[in-house]
Order: sequence, then C-alpha cells, then structure tokens
Amino acid sequence: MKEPFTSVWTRESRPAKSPGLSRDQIVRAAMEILDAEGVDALSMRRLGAKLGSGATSLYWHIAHKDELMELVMDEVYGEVPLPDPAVTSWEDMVSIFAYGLRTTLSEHPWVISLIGSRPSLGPRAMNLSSRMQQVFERAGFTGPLLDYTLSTVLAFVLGWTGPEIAWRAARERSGLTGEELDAAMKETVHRAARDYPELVKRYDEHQAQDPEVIQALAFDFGLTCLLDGLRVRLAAGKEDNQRFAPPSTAEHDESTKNMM
Amino acid sequence: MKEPFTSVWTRESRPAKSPGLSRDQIVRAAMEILDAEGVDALSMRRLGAKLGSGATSLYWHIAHKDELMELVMDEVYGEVPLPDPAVTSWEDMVSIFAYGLRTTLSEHPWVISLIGSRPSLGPRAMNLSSRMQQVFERAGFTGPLLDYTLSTVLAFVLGWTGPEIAWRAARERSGLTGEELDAAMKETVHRAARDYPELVKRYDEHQAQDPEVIQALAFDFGLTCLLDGLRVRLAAGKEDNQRFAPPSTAEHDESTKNMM
DNA sequence: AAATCCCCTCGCACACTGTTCGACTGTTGT
DNA sequence: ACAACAGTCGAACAGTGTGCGAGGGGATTT
Repeated sequence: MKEPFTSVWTRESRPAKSPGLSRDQIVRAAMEILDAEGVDALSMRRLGAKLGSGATSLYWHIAHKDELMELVMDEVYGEVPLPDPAVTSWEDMVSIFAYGLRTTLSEHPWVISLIGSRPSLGPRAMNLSSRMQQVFERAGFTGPLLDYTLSTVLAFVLGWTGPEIAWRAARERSGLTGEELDAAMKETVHRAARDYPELVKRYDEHQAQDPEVIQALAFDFGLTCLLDGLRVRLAAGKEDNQRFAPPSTAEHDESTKNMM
Repeated sequence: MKEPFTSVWTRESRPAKSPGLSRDQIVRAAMEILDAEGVDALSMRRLGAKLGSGATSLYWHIAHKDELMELVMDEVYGEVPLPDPAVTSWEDMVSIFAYGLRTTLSEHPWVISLIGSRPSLGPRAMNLSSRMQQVFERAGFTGPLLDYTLSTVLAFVLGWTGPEIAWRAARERSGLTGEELDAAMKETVHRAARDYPELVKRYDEHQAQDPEVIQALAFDFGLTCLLDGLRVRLAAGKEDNQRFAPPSTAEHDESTKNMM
C-alpha cells in the first residue's frame, strides 16, 4: 500500500554534521538501555531523557521506533566476531561463527524478539553474509548452496538461542540461585511434564545439572551434527546443485502461467 | 524476587463452569485476532469487545496479558501435526514434523516474536516433546541425545521460520504483487548489498524467482543436511554418549569448587 | 544590515495501552 | 433470611508512540 519496502536502509541517513543529537548517539544510547533493562524499558521519552533532550527530538533523526530497532539490530550483527578466512578448516570457521553469534545474541537478548519482524538488510548483516559465504565458497560449496548453507547455520543458531534466552530470563526473573533455583526448576518441570513419566525420568537423570552447562553441551551436539551434515552435502556436491537448484526462469514462467 | 517460576502452568485454572466467559473462549478469540491482524492488534479492550464483555472482566480468568500469550502459544504447539510413530523411517517422521512445524508457525506468524520471552512448558508443547523423543528413541538415540536431537531439529525450524516470516511480512507490507514486487525486492537487495558485488551477482543468478519457492528449496536443503548429520551422529552412537554426556554430579561439584 | 531560509529542538495533544480498585450484580449455601 | 462468593465492569492511573506547529539559531542570500 505504502512505499515499497521502506526501511532505514532504503532511506538516506540525515547528514549528521550537527553538534547535537546524531543517529549514532541515539543508537548507542538505545543499545545501552536495551542491554541494561530489556526491550520493555526502551521508550522514546526514556531515550530522550538519557540523551538530555526531548522525546520528540529523536523523530528528526529517525522515522519510527521500528527504524530505530532495525538500526540497533544491525549494530548487534556488527558485534559478531568474524573468523579470519583462510586460516583453518572451514569447519572451524563455522564453529567460531556459530559460537560467536550465540554469545553475541546472549549479550543482547532482546534481539531475538525482533527477528520475525523485519528482514536484516543492514550493512553489518550484509558484511557478515558476505564473509561467511566466502568461507563456504572456499570450502567448495557452489551456486545457490552458498546461500543455503549460511541460512541453515544461521537458522540453527537463531533458533537455538531463542529458547535458551527464554529459560535464562525465567531463571533470572525467579531471583533464585544455587540449590533453591535447582529445586524450583525441578518442581516446575515435574509439574509441566506431570503426564509424561519418561520426560520426568530423563530430566532427573540428565538435566539435574547447571542448566548453562547442559545447554552448552546440547548446542555443541547440534553444531557437530550440522557440520557432519554439511560435510555430507559437500561430498554429495554436484547432485545437490541439481536437486536444490531453483527452476529456470522459463520453467518458472510456464508454471505460473499454468497456475492462473 | 517474586514467586519462583510463576507461569500459567504452575497455577491452577479457574473452574470455568460458568456460562459466561471461559479461559478457552478467551484464548480462542485471542488467536483469531492474532491470526487476522497480528500481534499489535491484540489489546485487552479489543479482546473484551470481541467477546462482548468489558476489558477488565478478562482479568478474572487470566492474570496478565503475558499469561494469555503463554496460553495461545501452547495452543499453536497443539496444532503441529504429529507423525504417527512406527509408520515409516525416523527420517520421514522428522521431515514431517519439521515441515508441519514450519507451516504451523507460518499460519501464526506472531508466535515467533514470543519465542524468546518464556520457555514453552504448556501441555501441548510437552506432548509434542514426548512424541518426538519417542521417535528418536526408536531410531536408536539414547540418553541425553534424545533431548539434544529434538532441540536441534526444533532450533533449526524455529530459526528458519523467523527470517522467513520477516520477509513475508515485508512483502505484504509493501502491498505489491507480481513483477512490481519482484522489481521492488530486487531494488532493495541491490541497494542493501551495494558494497558486495558477489552478493548481488549471486542474488541475480539464483534469487530472482518466486521467493516462496526459493525459501522452500533452501529449507529442504537445510533439513536434508540436518538429517544427514543426525544419521552420522546415530552411527557414531556410543562415543557420543560419552562426548556429550553431562559431567556426573560429583565431578560437577569438584569443578565448581575449583572455580570459586 | 536585513531578511530569508533551513536545520533542529521541543511542548502539547491525541488516541491508545495494561492493569488496579472498588462497586455492583446474581447465584448458591445455610 | 442472611451471608458468602463468583463474576462483571466503569473509572482511573501511569505510561506508550507519534503528528503538529511553534520556535531558536546559524548560515546564506539580497
């Protein structure tokens, strides 16, 4: 209805030559509030106050709050440590990337809640894509698989971090520590899995440890698994490029014609 | 600080014998609003109006809006089609589950934004866990791996669906269709990837198709990849149970002692 | 020197949010 | 008959994002 695909990145930034507020300052301040007090604590008035200016002044530098969110999100992508290409095996680089992304997201838990809202098209996200695709290219992946592999790794890490953050938030909300926390968690899980004795049994056997440790182990398993899979796909190579190739434009036109 | 691990599931539900409002009705109505108009459209007043009652009446049946969200989320998990165990290969069952979860989430896009907020402990989520763990158990996975495998698959699908939904939302927001949409997307991506000619080149070669088709292909690749990986892990078997096993409680105590 | 312009800030106002509180029904139990 | 309770609701509070128009101040033009 409105302008097509509007987002911060399609618009030009304000000159920002001024001595007062600047887009960077705003984004930085927003990040600080978000990191310190979570996504609910960030309001325009609060942000303005932190910057020593009125709330509505921000709207000169930023169109909506949503745009601000896009900006801070990209900032986070900029913090993900990128493996120096051509240093070790591609598997190691993927591992470094995956772990790095996980800890970066953990440091900015609010990002997860924004992932379904807008596609990440900011410069840092693009840089990240480019670098990781290089890694996969050197590893021997070709064609559309370069996209697919990266998307797959990304999906795994994003999807992993979500529930992980949810659990940590719940733990922190409870305000408990040590044995009290363990007991409360056990209580909760037992009650939730009341009707599933196997789940309870497995929980008691394996999960009765520091949850961070458990989750680290599980993440490592998932990542190992994924790397195994990628290795297999790499070996499958040529066939993949046929099997997963998008239909040619001609075919595509044909099929859409038939559909209408 | 407050009561430990409070959530809808730790509390008892209201008797709900009344002829008027009931928890189920509320949840159903909330779902309808969410599906039809998205997460921002759901307000207590709106929901009350839809049910023909005052906004504050809802608070008799539900503690906070957050709790309501937990309830609707679990409802969604209940819609995920579960593969009938012992019918085909475990790979097929995982595929069915993954595809089913993906389409279910696509039908309720607002769920994705809630994933980082609270752990999913509702009855349908538990049922889903139980059933899928059975699948993995029959496949030959053992011990903690039963948790890890499920978590890995879940992470992949969740993390995949997030960006996918973000793109679709952006497309729908644009209000364009057909060639106009294609052109607008191309424009946007070109501008975003301005500094990365390889990305642009790859996009022009592979992505200039119906985005839904591309994403389906990519999802299929990721899933194939994951299944390959799981198969490898299954074969690795015994070692995995050592490698990924949580430290015994004794060891755990030791290590924490040394850390402090 | 005066007038015009534009960048930038900001107070007010609007419609809306989640939630608390106390008052109000109608039903049930004794 | 009275009391206890389940359930509903209106008013009110503090807070939200943001449009609008009024201004200030520095640079540029006349």
